[in-house]
Amino acid sequence: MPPQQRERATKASARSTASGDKGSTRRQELLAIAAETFADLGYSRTRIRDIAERANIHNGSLYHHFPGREAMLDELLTPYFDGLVPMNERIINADLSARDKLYQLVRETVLNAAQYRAEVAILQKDWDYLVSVFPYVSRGIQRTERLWLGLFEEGVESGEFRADVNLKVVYRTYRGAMWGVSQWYRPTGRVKIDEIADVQATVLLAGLVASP
Amino acid sequence: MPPQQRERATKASARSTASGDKGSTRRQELLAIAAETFADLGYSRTRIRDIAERANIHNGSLYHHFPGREAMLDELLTPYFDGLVPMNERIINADLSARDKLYQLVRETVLNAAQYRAEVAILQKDWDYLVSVFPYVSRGIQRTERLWLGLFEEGVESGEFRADVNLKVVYRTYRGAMWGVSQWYRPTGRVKIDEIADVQATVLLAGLVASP
DNA sequence: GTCTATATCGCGATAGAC
DNA sequence: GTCTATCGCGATATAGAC
Repeated sequence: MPPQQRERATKASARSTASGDKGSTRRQELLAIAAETFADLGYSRTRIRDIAERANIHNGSLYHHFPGREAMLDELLTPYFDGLVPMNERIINADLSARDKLYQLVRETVLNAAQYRAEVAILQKDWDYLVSVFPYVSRGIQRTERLWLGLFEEGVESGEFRADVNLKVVYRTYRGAMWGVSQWYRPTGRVKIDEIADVQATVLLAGLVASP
Repeated sequence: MPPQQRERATKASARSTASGDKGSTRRQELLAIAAETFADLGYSRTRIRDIAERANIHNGSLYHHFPGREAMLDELLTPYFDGLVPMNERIINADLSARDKLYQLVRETVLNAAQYRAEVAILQKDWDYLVSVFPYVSRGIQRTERLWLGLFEEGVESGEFRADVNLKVVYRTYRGAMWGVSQWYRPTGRVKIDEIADVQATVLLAGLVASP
């Protein structure tokens, strides 16, 4: 197969949202279709015509709703990243042991990755591109990493977590496991997301708790 | 940015390897450059001209060595998948406890993912496409999954591993963690791959061993 | 708000000189 | 074995009728 056109400097003309209710249902519908298509094919392989086809609309009509393909991607990722850091902070600032906080954190992150399945899948498939185009992506990811590492250190100091492993490597290990869920979890499948969240919380927590 | 051309049915003309030493150093050099480019940008976003540019060569010249872009991808993935199942079988058939085998298996898989960093990164970024085009991809992945699940069951029966978790979910959790290494590990970085392999083996093993 | 039609241009691939 | 030049396709995006 062949690849893409060259970065055509995205004209981003402002014709769209002419009738642009930001909250119009049709708009949200199209955005959801775009999300699934991006997640399935990867952003770079998704043509504006693929989205149009799935939406039973002609390709030109999409430009009535959105300035272009990249704007759809942006509008899709923004809400996910808006909620990411607050979600992590809420749990980490709770009045719980480091152990209990980590359990909750893994659980909630997995549930979150399932709720935003398309977004997290895109994030992994098109990482370098997203980082280079949307500054809030690397910012959100880095702040999340620092929050987790802070919790790890808290647990090491309290003696709850083992002190003989490189914590950054542990975090990246966790992250790979949790993000990976977006690649293989299917909402219609037999395995429920709640079970996945529990298994991952159990398994990953066991890897870090100090042996007695 | 914009996406790709339509699947142009890859003419795959047989002009290449006209002078085609399969083992020519120049050829291997170009293939290595292609690998890094695919891994960085993702296959679909990599234009044949990107590879040519990094190789300080003009785009048409690449067709002297390879029939086309997809052939480079194929030639790149084949050796990885040729070695994958044998590597897993060698460890699983060893005369060790399930516990020790799992430790070795995680270690070797991580080292392997580092050695074939580009291939594993491409595998994750372009999963659906690869599966649809190269039959050996899903075959290799599925056989690997079955081998791991067999080892898990062996350990459960011997009482070494816990019996209260969905083993397939555990495997997918492990796989995400291990494959993820290819996305963030940098051979030139401070953290050595041997440390990563040990940490992952330790952490992931702890998640499955039965509590006393 | 969706359609038809088209402008514009980057892409993979090819041809042939050197 | 690498160069220059080019073909042909299909991608995003636009214009304007309905």
